[in-house]
Amino acid sequence: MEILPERTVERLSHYRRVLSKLLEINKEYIYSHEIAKLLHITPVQVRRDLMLIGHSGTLRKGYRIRELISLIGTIIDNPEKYKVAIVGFGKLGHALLNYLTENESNLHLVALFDTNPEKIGTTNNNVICYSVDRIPEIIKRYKIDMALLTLPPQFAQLTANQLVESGVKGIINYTSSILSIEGAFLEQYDMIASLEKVAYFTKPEFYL
Amino acid sequence: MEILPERTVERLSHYRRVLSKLLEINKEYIYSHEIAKLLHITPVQVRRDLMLIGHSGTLRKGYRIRELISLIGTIIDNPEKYKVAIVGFGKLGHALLNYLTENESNLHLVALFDTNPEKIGTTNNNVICYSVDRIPEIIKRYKIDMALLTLPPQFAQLTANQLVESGVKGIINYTSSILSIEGAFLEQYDMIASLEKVAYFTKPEFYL
DNA sequence: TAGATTGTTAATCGATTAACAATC
DNA sequence: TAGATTGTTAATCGATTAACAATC
Repeated sequence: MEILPERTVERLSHYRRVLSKLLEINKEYIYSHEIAKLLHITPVQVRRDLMLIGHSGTLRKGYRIRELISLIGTIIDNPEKYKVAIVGFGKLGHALLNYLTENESNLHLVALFDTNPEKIGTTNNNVICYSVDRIPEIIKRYKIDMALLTLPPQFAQLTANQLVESGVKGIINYTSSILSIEGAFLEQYDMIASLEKVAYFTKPEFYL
Repeated sequence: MEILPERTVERLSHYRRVLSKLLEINKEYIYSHEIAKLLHITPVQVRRDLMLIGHSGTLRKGYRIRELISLIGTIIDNPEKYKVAIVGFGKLGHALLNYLTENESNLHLVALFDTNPEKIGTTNNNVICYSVDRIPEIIKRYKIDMALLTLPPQFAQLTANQLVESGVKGIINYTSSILSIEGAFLEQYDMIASLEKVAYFTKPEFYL
């Protein structure tokens, strides 16, 4: 299959989540405009996304929910679960831990890392917190695929380099430090920029 | 001034942050390619962004850092500080509180809201945590502009409605619930979708 | 049948990048 | 002067939306 647009992948994740809820209440088929309404997007966009992943609906009946969920799974999931580590077990790291353990997903949280001796060695939601010194060892031993960076920004680049050298293939950088990465997919999420952006568009002169 | 593209606004936030650091070490002028290198973007993009905000550099000398920082401020900041509330004082809410108090910015955190009686009435980094029952009252009293939603997803839509009715003009929704908002700027940040997206692009068949 | 719906191509929109003129 | 840099327009790219054919 061709590589999908980033936005389509994000929406597939959304589709799966809302469809799973509908399956629980025994809905079997759904129209593109129903999905669109749930996500506040257009029906065309839904149909186009489904076209891209090669899913066919039934005219006048819509899409079979169970089938669609399982197709999305074969496309965005790995045959094996992705193994994930959280580097920096502060408040944000803890929030991510909760997200990952509360939400059923194809991601398997395998390790936490921190520098604080009081945290190192503890078990949190069944996941052990290791010293950051052991990053290369643990990443290689458990073949960890993805890392979430929630550590102080000044250590972000160095740690990212270590992670990639040890075999990590995807990184989400939640620190305010801007990283340069070779050989892995990088997603930056900058909370401050996001806050300042919303503040800008909140200005009174932009009200419609 | 014309309304700026979203991406430009985000980058302006980045420019300001890195330039402020350079000012501290007494750098006076900077070239577009230097800024570009720091942010891993192209020099053209930098120049175009600066063109959009009407900033002029000096040929062969570059841009005056102090001037540029202050111009960015007049564009993305408000004359008065934006007043911000965090709704849902869990781990993520706490992480955001730390971000906002550690980073000097034009955002002024005014209130926290939660349902937990043990949290209500406490003061955290000088900010009081109120009961969510008091949202309309407190939002109006302090004229809060922006709200960050970090509460359980099932309450997100209802709370967002209350916030907008009480005068909030910008919302960042960190819950996995997809919201529909009228009369305010809305930014969704869906951690699960973000994780699943990175997982998808982490797949071995996409390595270059 | 008429109306509703899927599936797909073409047009549009927003953002980035290429090209290049101006000039110190 | 030649080379480096800014500033700006035009071209390109990626994503969304419009238009519409197919068909139940």
